[in-house]
Amino acid sequence: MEKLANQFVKYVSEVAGQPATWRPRASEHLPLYLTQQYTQCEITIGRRSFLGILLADSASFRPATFEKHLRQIMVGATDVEGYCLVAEALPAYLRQRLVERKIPFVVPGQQLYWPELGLAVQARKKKQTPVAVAIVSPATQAVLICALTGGIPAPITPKSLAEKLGYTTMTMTRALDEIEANALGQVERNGRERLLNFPAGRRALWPAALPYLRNPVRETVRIRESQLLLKLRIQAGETALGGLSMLVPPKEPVYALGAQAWKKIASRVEQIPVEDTGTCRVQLWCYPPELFARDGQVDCFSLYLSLRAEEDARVEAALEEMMEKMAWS
DNA sequence: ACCTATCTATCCTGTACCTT
DNA sequence: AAGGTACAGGATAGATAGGT
Repeated sequence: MEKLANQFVKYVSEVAGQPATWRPRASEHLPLYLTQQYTQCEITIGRRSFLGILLADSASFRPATFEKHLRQIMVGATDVEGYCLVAEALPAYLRQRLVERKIPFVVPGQQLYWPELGLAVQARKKKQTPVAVAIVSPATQAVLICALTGGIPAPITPKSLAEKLGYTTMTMTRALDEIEANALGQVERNGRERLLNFPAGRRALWPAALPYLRNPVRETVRIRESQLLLKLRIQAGETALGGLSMLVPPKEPVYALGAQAWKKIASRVEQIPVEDTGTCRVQLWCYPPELFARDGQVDCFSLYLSLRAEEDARVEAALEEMMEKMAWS
């Protein structure tokens, strides 16, 4: 708190061109849930005094909730002419919402928005520090699956990745950020170019990436098989596993479809509630399965991810059998 | 020309509030 | 209480613009 106070005084004095001060302030008249979330202080800028509201935890912060709390806090603050929210850090979308709601706030060193003072500044350039994520985005997962299936034998730029996988370079830039932040690959700079490669090889990538990968299946729908064009029938789920192991495939075939392909046909096909003769199940994937499909079947890494939560012992055994036999061929 | 910070569009989900 | 609806917030990725 001391540190934030010092940063605040320094930053606001600089930006406002007037001396700013900061003093702690008691807040015992407030209910516990408010004192836990916010710390109050007295701020003076030049001759004007304000109530400073320090945010304890920016992760759970919601502008709309804050406005509700604010009304309660301001009841006991008749001696100041206004208030200002102070936070150590706030994500861009929250700062944007605060501006929309005209809530004055200061993130020392980064941004100050304070209409009452006639001030609004934002740091020109922010050093971007890629943050490690728990689960990588679908686009990043597509890049990793591409690498696992041998599609990235040499260092590659975001641009050529975008061409290869059908995403924008922007999305591939973010994918490289995530891969770098989670140490799943090597990202090197060669002049202006940013190059991604996997020096440890794809066999080492699989166990490293596994904790960060998601089930590619977003949703499963049932339609008449005849309504799915032959070229869209990429076998997935237990149907694909049946073809790659000793598992007996289900009677009702399972296919995988990307979001775009589904969008094209969704309005024309009828969804069937229960299994019937001539029906099939279609998994709607969060990345296009056709990018990595071979011989009309989804890639075995995505297949593994789509079935790893399966409790059935036969499926589990078949998955292991498939990974041993197929993955690196 | 290429990379990336920021803005924007779109879709999805959870929640509060309303109706039945 | 159950179900419906509207809205805010969150996730994802495309578009734009500015920097090197």
